Amino acid sequence: MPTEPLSRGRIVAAAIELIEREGADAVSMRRIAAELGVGVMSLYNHVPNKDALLNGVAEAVLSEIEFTDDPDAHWTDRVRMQARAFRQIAHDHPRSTMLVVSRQLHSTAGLLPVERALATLRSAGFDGADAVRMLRMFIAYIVGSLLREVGVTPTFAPVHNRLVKAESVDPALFPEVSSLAPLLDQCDHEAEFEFGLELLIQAISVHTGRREGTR
Amino acid sequence: MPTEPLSRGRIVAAAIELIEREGADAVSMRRIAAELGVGVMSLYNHVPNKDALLNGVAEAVLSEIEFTDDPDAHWTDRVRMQARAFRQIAHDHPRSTMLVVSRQLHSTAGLLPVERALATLRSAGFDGADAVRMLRMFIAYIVGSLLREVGVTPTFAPVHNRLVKAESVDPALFPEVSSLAPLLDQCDHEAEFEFGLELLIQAISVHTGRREGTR
DNA sequence: AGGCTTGCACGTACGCCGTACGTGCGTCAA
DNA sequence: TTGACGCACGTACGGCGTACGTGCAAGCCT
Repeated sequence: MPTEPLSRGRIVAAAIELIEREGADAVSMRRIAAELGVGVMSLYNHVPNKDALLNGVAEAVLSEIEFTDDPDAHWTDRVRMQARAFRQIAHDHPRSTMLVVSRQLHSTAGLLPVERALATLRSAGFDGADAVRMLRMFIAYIVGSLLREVGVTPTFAPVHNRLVKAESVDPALFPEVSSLAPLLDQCDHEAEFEFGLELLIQAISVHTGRREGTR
Repeated sequence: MPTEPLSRGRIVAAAIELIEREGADAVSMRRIAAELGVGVMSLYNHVPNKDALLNGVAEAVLSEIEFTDDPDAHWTDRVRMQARAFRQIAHDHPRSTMLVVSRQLHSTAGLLPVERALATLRSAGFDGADAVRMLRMFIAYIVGSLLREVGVTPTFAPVHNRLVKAESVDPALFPEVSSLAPLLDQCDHEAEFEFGLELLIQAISVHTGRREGTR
């Protein structure tokens, strides 16, 4: 059986598959090689080092997201769509999300979402400085939301049990946390995401509205 | 010279000092032991394992932040103050920030900021569900902002070569990124943080205003 | 055809890592 | 005095990233 030749693409794919199956901590060069049925050092013929490999993973995940941008739609809808497209990462590759978010890429895959967002904001009437500001604000919110969703951040609600168990919190010290424990323990990630997204979009709509109307 | 006896506190302090001096990647049990002039295994008399030690680091950093809360101030000011207090982490312990943010603690240090924030939001007139929603939104924004501020990569480069170098971006592929490169390359973190913070506060002020006035 | 370069898979080895386990010493209670 | 205990420490094991060398097959030049 002439196994398909090793390649950067196959290595990256194996890494992604491994991360999603066993978590980011399980990733090692030896593990990936074993997964592919090759020797460890063979990987280095296609990837300079582990760091570059992880960049490749981030890039691959990022380039999978589908931006269906309708240039004729209202700019607020375009922003909504782009934000949701980005959030898809948390669904499609939850355990790789941290990697994607914590590596800034200056490659095409990394720049494309930025380019689209800036274009949309400029089309909404923001000047360059404002567009950059808005973009940074959205990125901060989205990144923070994704990290909560995939469980990196103080999330108050992994799907099950126990971040804040009502009985484990002293009501005298933390009355609010204690009484709101049922609410803190559950989280509809999509609803939470949409809530903040709407809030931000409405807030910045007012800014353009002051100057030139909603469109 | 009777060196001060080893203790969990001294170990955690050494870890923090090491992280800030050489970055989170430099942290290893051997390195910390060397820093303290003790054998590696001595650490395990005071800390069960590395993970718990890192939790201790996060906890220590978190408990250093100063919440100067004035219960008589307008709730919007109290929210502002709490958000800024949290951002201080990025100033005081930039290279530990990722650690603090990526470990959820159910200890006092971790719950205190949550308790305060919830109390403030409730005092603003939000019901429990809304308070939790607002809190999650603020946390997402703040976490995202801090991660941008500290550079999200292990190596904390000063202020240079941040996102994009103008000459390395193809203007045909990325017209907006290219033309806005000067703006993307620099970032006044405090101003950016305040901008989004104001936007969020104003946005949620409207929500309470609809029901019961600004106060 | 014969020789040479090149590309790639692979094994070995080094210096790190976290930590399980055992040992020895100082102190303090009985 | 003796026993237990707390704590510093050494050794050792399995796993990590990767530098380096080796060998083999395919393609290129005369």
